[in-house]
Amino acid sequence: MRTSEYILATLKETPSDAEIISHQLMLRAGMIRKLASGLYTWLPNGLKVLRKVESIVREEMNKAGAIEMLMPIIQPADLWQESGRWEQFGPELLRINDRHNRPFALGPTHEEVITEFVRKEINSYKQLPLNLYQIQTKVRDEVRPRFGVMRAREFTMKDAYSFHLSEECLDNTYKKMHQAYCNVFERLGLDYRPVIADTGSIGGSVSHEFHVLAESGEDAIAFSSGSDYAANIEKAEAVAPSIERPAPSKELNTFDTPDAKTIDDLKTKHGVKAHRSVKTLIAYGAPDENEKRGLVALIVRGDHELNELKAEKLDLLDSPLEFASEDDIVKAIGAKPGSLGPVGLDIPVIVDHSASVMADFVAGANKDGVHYSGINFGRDVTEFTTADIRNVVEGDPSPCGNGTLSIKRGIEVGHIFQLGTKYSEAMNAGVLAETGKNQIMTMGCYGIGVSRIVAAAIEQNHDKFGIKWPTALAPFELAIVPMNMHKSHRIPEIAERIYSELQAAGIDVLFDDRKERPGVMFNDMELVGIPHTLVIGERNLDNNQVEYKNRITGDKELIDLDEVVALLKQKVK
RNA sequence: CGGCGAUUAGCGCAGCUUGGUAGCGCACUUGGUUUGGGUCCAAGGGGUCGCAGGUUCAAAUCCUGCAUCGCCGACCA
Repeated sequence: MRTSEYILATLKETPSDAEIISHQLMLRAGMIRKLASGLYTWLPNGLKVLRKVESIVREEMNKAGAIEMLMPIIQPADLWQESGRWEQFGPELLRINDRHNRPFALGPTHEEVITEFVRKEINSYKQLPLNLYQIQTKVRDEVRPRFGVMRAREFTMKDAYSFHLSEECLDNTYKKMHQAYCNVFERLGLDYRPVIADTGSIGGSVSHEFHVLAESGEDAIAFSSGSDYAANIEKAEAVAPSIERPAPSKELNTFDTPDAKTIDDLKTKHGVKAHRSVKTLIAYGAPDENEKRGLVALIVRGDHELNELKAEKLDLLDSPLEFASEDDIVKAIGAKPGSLGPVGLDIPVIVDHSASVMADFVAGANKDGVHYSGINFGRDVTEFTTADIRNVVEGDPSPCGNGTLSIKRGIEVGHIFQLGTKYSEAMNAGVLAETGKNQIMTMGCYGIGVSRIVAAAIEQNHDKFGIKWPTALAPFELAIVPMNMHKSHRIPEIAERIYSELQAAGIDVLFDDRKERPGVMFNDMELVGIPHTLVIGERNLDNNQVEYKNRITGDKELIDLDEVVALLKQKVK
């Protein structure tokens, strides 16, 4: 490709609405342009990279025994009603009506459509197991699109669905797909980790996420120092302390705290250490038979954070978790948030394991502007249950039993689930088993965020000049940069010759034939992130040489003209 | 969904306080100059100042509403 016939579309300045580095560089390197919030046009530079990710994913899926197909983006609402997700999915499901006013959804994922297809098409256990996938545009009306294509409203996803007769068979395919995912991220040259994950709105039992490690990641992941254990923080178990609760040594006393509404206020204004106090959070309980919701108190140590996911899974609490309004709190307890505590509450109290072993601690007195000190469980608070309801923190013991946890940030680029029969049951997808009886199929599903990988790869591979593509992803393999070609006879001649020879050798070359100054060309090629560059200039041609530069290592070397093609074929490989 | 902020040329921004015929840099066009790391000079093209209403002799500027975009929060105890 010649730049004069291409649309390089590089920008000198960073558009002001781009926050993270990958978003900035994707705009500057001419990969994407924003159409509206969370909606992006892919320009040639971006699309070439996207296609490379796709083809690696496709190859590994095929190798793992999955079969490619393609399903519609527009899906009839009745399928979603059948699975129960028309209501459950919420406003993220973008809904439209057709001209006959019939309701449809724009597919955020395809469990319903694939299950509908398989239940009609597959009749016998002899046709199982089956693993089907597609690479396709997904639509999710995100609450808050951000970070460019990282969290977009329209994005490219590879989604696979497997169908089985037994759990063992599902587990077998699940393991194969787990390995295929590892292969994909290895080949992409990314620093990634598989982690234990929650199943979220997709449902199912066993689940792993694949995270690319990066500071800008939206998820926190807990790693064990003593084993392979890694889990999304929302799923990482906080191990209950093995120590006994110390006996009370202080009397229960009140003190005035009109100025203290937060744990931080208690610390700075009253000298109470965070880990010597508790937070009391009030949420709505599960609805009773009359659909009425009471309140439930959740107690965690002052320096800990509530894990909403763990909390909402408790039977006492409503799901999804919803914090009580200030009005409801005042009505039921008689004090405002900021002065709440576990003493004398007549609503159910759930205490986190770590908080439950505290003695002589501080909390609100359920009277505005007053706190208690010297609170002790058993003596001052008698009715309560304990549970794991907090986020793990750095240094907690690992649930695997070995080592301690450390916490890093990650970008979720893949997620695999053992769904079981959630969809096949709801949609009555069965086959005739060997027994001659109908049997509901067991399902797995497997997603990779193809467009998100592009951004995640940039987060991990850049410097102050621009993107440093791993060879597997670069939009071009090699750039030819001639110095002041228009001033010379032999430079265009040699550049053209090398260009066509490299193309004939199967190398994807960008030939910068613009009438630009050298600095402009160098900067553009580095910004776009082309891994190999050939600089052709009068200076070295006098010795029948051209200069080779490597974007990743920064190495430069002079190459004899008659060795150029052979040497570059080697380097690009 | 809540809070904050922004919206002026393709991009980055100034002008708004104190109302008076819209500017800078980059990019673009033309000519010249320069040429191994974003040359320099000159001339030019490009804007219903997000939209709607109001105040005023006069609105980018003041007021009201709306829209779009972004950030933060959704852990508040």
